Amino acid sequence: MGRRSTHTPQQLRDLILDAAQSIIEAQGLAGLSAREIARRIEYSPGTIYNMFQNLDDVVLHVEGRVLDGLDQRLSEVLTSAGDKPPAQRVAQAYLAFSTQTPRLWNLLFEHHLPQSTQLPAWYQQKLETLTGRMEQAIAPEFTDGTAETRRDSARALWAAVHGITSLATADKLTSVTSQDAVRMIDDLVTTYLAGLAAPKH
Amino acid sequence: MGRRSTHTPQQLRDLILDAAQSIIEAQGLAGLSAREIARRIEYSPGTIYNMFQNLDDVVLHVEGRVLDGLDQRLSEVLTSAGDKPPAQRVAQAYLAFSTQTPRLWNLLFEHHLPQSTQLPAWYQQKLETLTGRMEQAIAPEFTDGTAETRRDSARALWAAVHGITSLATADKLTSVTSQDAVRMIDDLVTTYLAGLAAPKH
DNA sequence: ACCTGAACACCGTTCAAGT
DNA sequence: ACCTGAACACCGTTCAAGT
Repeated sequence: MGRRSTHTPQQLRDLILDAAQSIIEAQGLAGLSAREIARRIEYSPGTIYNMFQNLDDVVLHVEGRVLDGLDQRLSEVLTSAGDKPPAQRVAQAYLAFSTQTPRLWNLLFEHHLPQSTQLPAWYQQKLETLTGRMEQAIAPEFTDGTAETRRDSARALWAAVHGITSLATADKLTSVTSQDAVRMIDDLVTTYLAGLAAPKH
Repeated sequence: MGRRSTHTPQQLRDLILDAAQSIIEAQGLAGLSAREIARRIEYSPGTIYNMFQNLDDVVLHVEGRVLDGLDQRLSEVLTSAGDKPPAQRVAQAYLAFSTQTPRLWNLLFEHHLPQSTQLPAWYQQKLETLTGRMEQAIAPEFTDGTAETRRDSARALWAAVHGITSLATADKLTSVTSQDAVRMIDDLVTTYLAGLAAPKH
């Protein structure tokens, strides 16, 4: 057929990512295929390979959107007012994000690149921005210890919050409901902070 | 061709599961296919569908083996002597299992059944056995509160341990090494226990 | 009774050929 | 320059036909 000129390259990339994201939201990663994306945007499968390296590359870019969205939500929660401590607010926002878009959040952990292929630098950058935000929200709550000690504690705490979120979202542990998870995170953060403040630790 | 009689049905099932497990250990879930299993055991693809409902059913049975193996490891660690408290021992054993067989451990969380299909009862039973063991190992360390409160605390703590394990195993957060994870879990468990023991919480 | 393998409806990915 | 679509090498799954 030849050129269509109905879409700029950037529009076409966005069209592909929109379609991929919507398939994943509806059916999970297992439901995604390059041919299904092509059908939805009404281009041939080959076109996807003009815009992206391969299907993994498309998925990685959807993940990039998810990381950006999560980072934005966390930053909103941190700048807005609230009675609760920042560690609680950021932890609950992390859980809420995963509850609201479980398949997108899950994508970050269920998608694996083929062995020996590296994550692109832009992806690692987004990851660092996100984990840095979690740690910077939590670390100031700890008054004792060196900056490094406080960073370590912040990492441990947010990894722990991630664990509760992970089990709540995994369809294999339905015994943990999202309401349970809210309470569990509240307890965990409170108890952990109390433990740090306690003498002799 | 017709019958071979070289294997009993049970042997054939085990052969299929052995092959599936070894493919997953080497290449992850993405590397698994029914046809590759068939090639390895030198039967036709159709034979797999005589023994199992479909490929998801095969994977579920491999997961069953993983759950059994993990449960056994945890029970060994709990009955053997040790200076450290049971909560520490069981938490570190959980991490060690995931570090030693990352792809098998990961399988439990990356494999999803098609929407609206239920987990079989035998699988749910194994899950309950495992989570029950974690909770029963941890709960006795808490002296205060009702049995229910202690169960809740145990769940929160093991979910938190799971989170550190998850981030250490995920190839996307290489910043957390398994040595980091050992320390993080040690800190988390100690601090959480201190927090529970602290007044006013 | 047990196992096969052809058949069907899908994939990811490439690339010569069209406009 | 941009996009196609046929082609290749794979899949999961079924089931009539063979021994």
